[in-house]
Order: sequence, then C-alpha cells, then structure tokens
Amino acid sequence: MSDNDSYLLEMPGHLIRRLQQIASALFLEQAKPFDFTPVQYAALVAIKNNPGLDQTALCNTIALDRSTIGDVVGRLEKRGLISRANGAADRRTKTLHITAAGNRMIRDIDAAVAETQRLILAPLKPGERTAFMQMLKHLVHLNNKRSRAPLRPNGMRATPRSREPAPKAPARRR
Amino acid sequence: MSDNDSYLLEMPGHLIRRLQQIASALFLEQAKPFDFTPVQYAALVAIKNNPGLDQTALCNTIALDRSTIGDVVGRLEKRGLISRANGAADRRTKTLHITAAGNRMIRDIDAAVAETQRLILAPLKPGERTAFMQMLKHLVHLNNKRSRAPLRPNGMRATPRSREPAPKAPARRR
DNA sequence: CGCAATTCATCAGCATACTGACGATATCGT
DNA sequence: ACGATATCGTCAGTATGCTGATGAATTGCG
Repeated sequence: MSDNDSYLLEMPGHLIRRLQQIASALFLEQAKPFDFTPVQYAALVAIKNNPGLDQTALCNTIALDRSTIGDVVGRLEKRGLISRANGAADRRTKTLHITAAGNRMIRDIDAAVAETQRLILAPLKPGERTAFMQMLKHLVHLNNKRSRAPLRPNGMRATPRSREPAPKAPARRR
Repeated sequence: MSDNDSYLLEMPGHLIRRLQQIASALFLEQAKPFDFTPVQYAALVAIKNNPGLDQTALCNTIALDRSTIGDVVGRLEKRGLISRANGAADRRTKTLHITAAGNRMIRDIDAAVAETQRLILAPLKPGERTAFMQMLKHLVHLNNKRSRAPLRPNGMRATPRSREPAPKAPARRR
C-alpha cells in the first residue's frame, strides 16, 4: 500500500463507507442466531410502531427506496413476522401489521441490537460518543433531502391531505 | 411516523446507514457526467498508486471483499480505464495497471470528488468537521478487523514473504 | 523434494440500494 | 363529472457487498 493511498483512505466518503461496512458486520454477527439484517430490523420496528402503515409510508419512516422495500417486507412476511393486506381506503396500497411472531422477534433480538450499538461506538471515549452522535444526527438531518429516499415526517405525506401548494417532496420526474 | 420511532432513528447503526446513503448519493450526483461510483473511484486511484498490484492486494487496500472486486475491476477494464494481466510470478493472480484513459478519468473527475467531500461535511461548523473526521478515523481503524475485508497494511500480506509465525490475518476457515 | 495447508480468482446464492418504467388507482382543478 | 396529474406497488436493469464453495496454483515444513 503506497503512502499516496492515505489521501484516498482519509476521505469522508471512504471512511463513511467503511464505518457502514463495520456497523453492518457487527449487527450481522450479533444477530447471527436470528438470521436478521439491520434493514429488516428497522422495518419490523417501524411496522410495530405504526400499525397499518403502507409500504411507501414505511419507506419514508426508515429512509429506504420504494423499489427496495418490496423485497424486504416480502422476506418478513414469508417468515411470518408481519402480515400484508390490501388497503381498504386506497386499493393501490398494501397495509402492514406486525404478528405475534414479529413481536417475539423484536423482544428476543433486543439485547443483540443494543450490544451492536455499544460495540460500534466502543472505540470512542464516553464524552466523544455523545459528540459524535450529535454530529451524525446533524449531518443526516441536514443532508436528508439529498438522497432519493429522504425521511419524510408525518405532515409531508406524498399525497397530502392538506391544501399546501404541492410540497416540494422530490418531484420524481426524470 | 410515531414518536416511538425516534428510538430507532437515533441508533448509531441507523444513522450510519443513512449517512452512507447520503454520501453515496452526493457522489453519484456530482460524478453524474462520468457515470462513476465511489467504489470504482477508490479502486482506480488505488491501482494508479500501486501499479501491478493483484486483486486481493487491491481489496486489502480499499477494504473490499475479494468476491466483490472481480465485478468492479471488470467494469473498469471494460471501459478501458485499467488493464488486467496474468501475474508473472504467481500465475493465480491478475495484476492491475491503470491506462492513459484511467489517468484522464482521475484527473477529470477530481473536482467532482472534492466537491462531494465538501458537501458531505458542509452541515457541520468548520471546527466540528475536524473533530468528526478524527472520530471517524478512530472508529474505522479500531473496528477494522471486525469486517470481512479488513484493511491490511503492507506488512500484513496474506502470503507473507517474511518468516513471521503465521500472522493472525483473519484465518478464513469456516 | 513432496505433501498438507493456504491463497488466488471466481462462482452461486442472497440481501441491500438506486434508476427508470409500468399498469392500476386516486386526487386535483375546473 | 372528468381529464390531467400524481402516487402506489412492482419490475427489469445495474451496482455493491457478504457467505461459502471450488479448481488452480503456491507455499511452508519436514
């Protein structure tokens, strides 16, 4: 490895990619007995917290692309952790509900998830951890709309019930 | 989105996944005219800095799994940015070299890459940026061996030329 | 030298992720 | 009510990224 590489290896983008690799690997390792991924966990918890939400709303909650969520909830459904039903009010949607097995999964995997979060930040001194999390939140929230799947708080429904002049929710015309 | 979601949304693992999404989206946006990805950029720069290295060495340099690098260098080769040749000393290996077109690509895309790095950290105050990068480096380096593709500095070659008692490089026996 | 162990590149399989497009459905403005 | 427009879930295509396995080649050690 050449010394010139240090320029590359210290770029924010590269380090962020590495940290994501590491965080993901730690989760997979801790959650090994449950055969569960970070995204599946996020989706399952969001469905538990928001019973009956549809897939697009789920995407807005955990910041995932709409075209990706289909596979994820498909896997959760196949394992019996959630149920999927056609929306009553809007027949385009699929509404999602957690099952008893899903609730058990969340309860059983809890310790592994907590341990994962601890391990990720373990190399930092306690005081640094808070500062790091603050900056992380700041970076994510302020850069939110940069990604295709920005996190959309409640009011910003893509199909607004209100009369706002077409919220500038990503006009996905390309 | 339920208030209960904030617990999920503030987990280190989740925020790191989001930040990686954002950083990647920013890169793709800035590098749009070049149709280039962060990983392709990292690979190309590493090959430029280390002419003749083989694919596994490249993986160790930019921290990518060996089973992933084949596709990446394949795409670079198809575009004429690098050349791939059978290793002379070790006929199992493929040695990698950058081409004139590859050098042009690195030069042309430089401003877009720099702008990407600037945008990622833009929401932070200047003083915070340094602190964040310090902690980021710290987290990545200390957690390095946690991922399947840990970054391996020069001396730790998987096939050591030296006589060290079998470096504890991840004994990948499963 | 000779053989067990290791490493190289690659493969199939799986999971995440985004772009751009589609038919079905819903909503908005008139 | 009705047409323009937007959204929902999905799909094909592409790219990253990991696990576990394989055949070919190399190395370590006796």
